[in-house]
Order: sequence, then structure tokens, then C-alpha cells
Amino acid sequence: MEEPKNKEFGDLTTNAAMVLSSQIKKKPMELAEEINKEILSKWKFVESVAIIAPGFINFNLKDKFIFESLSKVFSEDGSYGENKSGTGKKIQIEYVSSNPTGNLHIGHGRWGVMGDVLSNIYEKNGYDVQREYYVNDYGTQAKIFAECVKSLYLKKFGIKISYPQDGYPEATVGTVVEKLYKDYGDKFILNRDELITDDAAIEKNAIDMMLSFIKDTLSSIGVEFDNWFLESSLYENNNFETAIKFLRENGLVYEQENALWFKSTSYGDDKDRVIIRGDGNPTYFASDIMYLMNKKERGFDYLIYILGADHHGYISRLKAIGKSIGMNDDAVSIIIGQLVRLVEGKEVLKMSRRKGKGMTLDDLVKYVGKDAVRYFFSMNSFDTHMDFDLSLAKKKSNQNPVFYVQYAHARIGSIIKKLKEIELDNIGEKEISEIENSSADFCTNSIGNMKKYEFKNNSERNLAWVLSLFPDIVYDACKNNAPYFITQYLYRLSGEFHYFYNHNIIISKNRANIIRLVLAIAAKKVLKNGLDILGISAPEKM
RNA sequence: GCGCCUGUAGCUUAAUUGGAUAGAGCAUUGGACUACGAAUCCACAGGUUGGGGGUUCGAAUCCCUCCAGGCGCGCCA
Repeated sequence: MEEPKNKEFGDLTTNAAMVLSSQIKKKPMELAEEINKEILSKWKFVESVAIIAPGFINFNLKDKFIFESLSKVFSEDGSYGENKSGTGKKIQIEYVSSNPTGNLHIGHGRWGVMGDVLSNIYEKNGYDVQREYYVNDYGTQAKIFAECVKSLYLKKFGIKISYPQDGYPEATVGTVVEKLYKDYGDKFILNRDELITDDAAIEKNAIDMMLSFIKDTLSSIGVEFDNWFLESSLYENNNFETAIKFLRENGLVYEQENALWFKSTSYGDDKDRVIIRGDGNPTYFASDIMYLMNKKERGFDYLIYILGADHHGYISRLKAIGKSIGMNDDAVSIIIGQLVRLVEGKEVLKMSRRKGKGMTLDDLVKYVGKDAVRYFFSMNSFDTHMDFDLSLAKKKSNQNPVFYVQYAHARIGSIIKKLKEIELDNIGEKEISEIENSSADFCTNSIGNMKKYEFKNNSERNLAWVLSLFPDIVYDACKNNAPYFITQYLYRLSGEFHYFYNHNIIISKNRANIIRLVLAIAAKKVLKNGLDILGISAPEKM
């Protein structure tokens, strides 16, 4: 059962008769008649049914039913839209996980927002959600970063050593060095004459510093994690040895040309992967295995990885690890988000993180603000290769959809404000305070009093109808891992409200139309709940 | 070469996973404020869903093929 594309076909439609006809071996039209007689005609809230060739069943719901469904908006208030489908299930969502060797770029902003919103959605569906950031603080890249930092750090004291050839951009490293210099002075130089430095401390502090920059950036767009998981922690104690022993005992590895290989092809990967190199060092993939084993031990029912398209080669190997250690296939899902392309008008801007060029996430946030960043990054499916048009973002206000939604919310805020300014015959101070304090009494009583209510026009009815859909949207967004369902819904709701507002007078002279006022207040609540999921502010005035 | 993702109006995109006349926004054009906020609303226009085949009652969606773009295919991380 679903909403028809075309509103003329009714409130709801189903193609069940056509889908089932081949299985039951009856003609779709006959089956549709039977479904109508046996089921629909017995439902109290159905107003009318129409059966249309080749077998669609369309029906309308009673106004009273739609209107009364709004009472849930008030009784549930901030939790309207939630459901309990995921109660008792633990899920972990890992996203961003950018190496702590440079600033976040715009793509990371997309994963950050998408991951955060998706986490919110799972929470609204009753799941116990953990948001995790995996920090690659172990291995070659961290070492190279540390060497870069060391080089610039020593330069501060007039000591010259060479800068690593494939090093990170000096501009990025420089910001870390400035902070280290300021906070620690010459603490990392143990003996200047013999040039003895505390390299371990430099590495650790440099990574920590970079990580704190990353945290600040993410915080600025409201992306917070429950857990920052250090790759290096995988190698503490005897974890590594224990893991390798486990793999050997279970026949998941073999030796060849002095290296240790993981039999990932046996589990669907397209090639086997090296875990321990010829020189005895573990590869990045060894960490992946231990990390997934660690996640499994922590007892999650579901794991979601959100990865950029440049990591899509990971799908089969991560799935392979999961299978090899006995996890269900559907317990590990990997969402691949397509990359963000920066566009300035018609010009495509080339991004190069390694060269330190291009716009960082920080720059973007400063440019367009948190709400716009979150809105833009949550309005598309993971699959769209989105273009972020800077010249559009620069314009900042006029054609920005986030304002459209926020404006709807603010407009209703000003209606409520208006109630106080005018003296009304049918609404007193008691009612106003109930409305203002978000007490449901006024609205639920009003709904209760309207036993036989029929909508005066389609704009009233459509608004109520869309409001009643919100819980389904929250559910579907979860089932489809689709944050943009929420964004799209809010845009639709806002449009419905603006239309409603322009075609109906809520307050005239000294009377308020109670039904319409209730509708507007309900819309405000649902807008607020939806914007909360997106992490976008819901202003009272703009 | 192999693999993953994508191609829809001038631009950015949607289509409830195979349903009905492919919906929106921006831009363009015309209209609506001495009534609750005009950051809004209304109207008009814009399409051979990259091309071509196929599957069936029915295809933007599934299959094949070609074209175009993004990304990936290390004892790098």
C-alpha cells in the first residue's frame, strides 16, 4: 500500500491484486473486487474505493480519520514520528574516519552529516546507536606526518633537517606545529647538541592535535561521535598475536613468499590479501580484520560503514572478513557515498587534499553556515554524485531551500505571537499559554470537539494528510538508509503549509479559526521534529 | 583491460524499489501584499529518462550492447 503518484487517484493505492494475480491464478480485476469486498469494505476509516484497470485499488480515507490522527502529534509531541521497530537492537555506524594527517575536505562533511542524520534516524526507530570514528594513528602515514611535523618544529629552533619528499602540505602541518610550539615550547628536544628528540611524543601529540582540529570542525556542523576508536589500540597487549593465532587456527591464512596471506577469495573477495608483509610489518588490512573482530566482540547486531566512493573496493573485502569470522551477511552493511564535486558556476574545481589545495570543510562552513551545510548534504541520496556549487552557496539566502523550510516554521511562530497581540473572542489567556507551553490540552481538546469535522478545502486536508505521514517517513528512511527522505519530506510539508497559509485565513478580526490554528501548530511541531533529525535549527523568527 | 557508481527539463535533482499523465526547486515569462511575515503564493513554458535492442498487461527502474563521466583495482594507508 502506498501513496499514489497522482493525488487524483485517492489517498492510498495498492497494486496487490496485480502482484498476487500470477501466484493465485486469478484475473487482477476479479482479485481486486475480492480484496475490496473482503477487506476494504470492512475498514471503518475508508470513505470510498475505486477499482481501476488493470487492477489498481484506490481509496480515500474519511476526513474525520485524518483529522483525528493529528491528536498523536500533540500527545506524542517531541517523540511524534518515532517507532519501536529497532528496540533492543544495537547498531554501530562508523563514518568520516579521515586520517588525522590533514584537514577535512568537503566530502568528509557529506559523510559526517549523512552519518549523523542516519544515526538520528536509527535512534528514532528505537535502535541503540553508537557513532564511531576510526582513527588511523598507526602505521606509515602517521609516521610520515610525524616526520613532517618534526621537520617544521625543529625549524622553529633554527635546526634544519630535510622535509619528507612525499610529505604532507606544509601549510597544514604548519598549523599543527604552531600549536605544538605554543603549547609545549622546546619540550620535545631532549638534547639540542646531539639532536636527540622525543619522536614518539612528537608523533602522539601531532596526531592528537590534528585530531582535535578535526573534532572542532565536525562540532561546528553538529557532528559528534560517541567513540573515537584508535587503530593503535588494536596493537596493544597481545591483540595482534592473538588475532593471527585465531586466523591460523581456523585455516583462514597461508604463507607465501615470506608473507602471510588472508584467504579472502574463499569468502567472495576477488583476490587474497596480505596481512603481514615480508618485512614482518602488518598491513592496513590486518587492522581491518582486527577492527571488525573487535566490533563483533562489542556485541552489535548491525554494523554500518559509510565510505566514500574512493573506498568502494572495500566492500568485498570487508564482507569477506565478516563472513570468515562468522557474521551474518546482512549484519554488516557498507554504504558507499559518491564523491562531492566542487563547482564554481560552470567551472569544476580540482581538489587535491595531498597538495593542500581546494576548499576545506572549515572554509565551507564559514561560507554558508551550519544549517545550509547540513541541509545540502542531507538532501540527496548516497548514490548521487553531487555538485556543490560555490557561487550558489555564496548567494547565501535567496534561493536556498533551507530557508524555505525554516521560514515555514518561523511563520507559524509569528502566528502564535500574533495571538497574544490581538484580543480574541474565542481564545483566552489560558489557551494561549497552553499553546505556548507546548501543552497539548488546547489542541487535543479542539480535535476532540470536532466530532464531525469535514475539511473546508483541499489545502486543509492535504496539510493534515502530510502531517499524518511523518511516522511512515521516519520508518522508511531507516529501512532504506535514506536520510534524504526526511529532507524531502520537510520540503514537501513546508510547501503544503505555505500553500495552506496563503489560501486560508487563520486569524481574522477578533476570531481565530480553531481548526486551522490546530493544523498550523501541528505543522510547527512536525517541522521541528524533522529539523531535529537533520540537526538544523528551527527558528521562531528569521 | 576488469570491477563499482552514475547519466532524467538550460542547471541541481525526485520518482515510495516494476505501476497510472516522469514530479519539484533554481533560472526564464506573466500575475498576487491598506488581512495572520511576499525568504511566500498562483499561472505559463520547458522531457524520445545518453543511444539502440530485449523481457511483460506495464520499464527511468530488470537483462544485453554501445556511448559519456566519476572512482577503484599494491607485500600504500
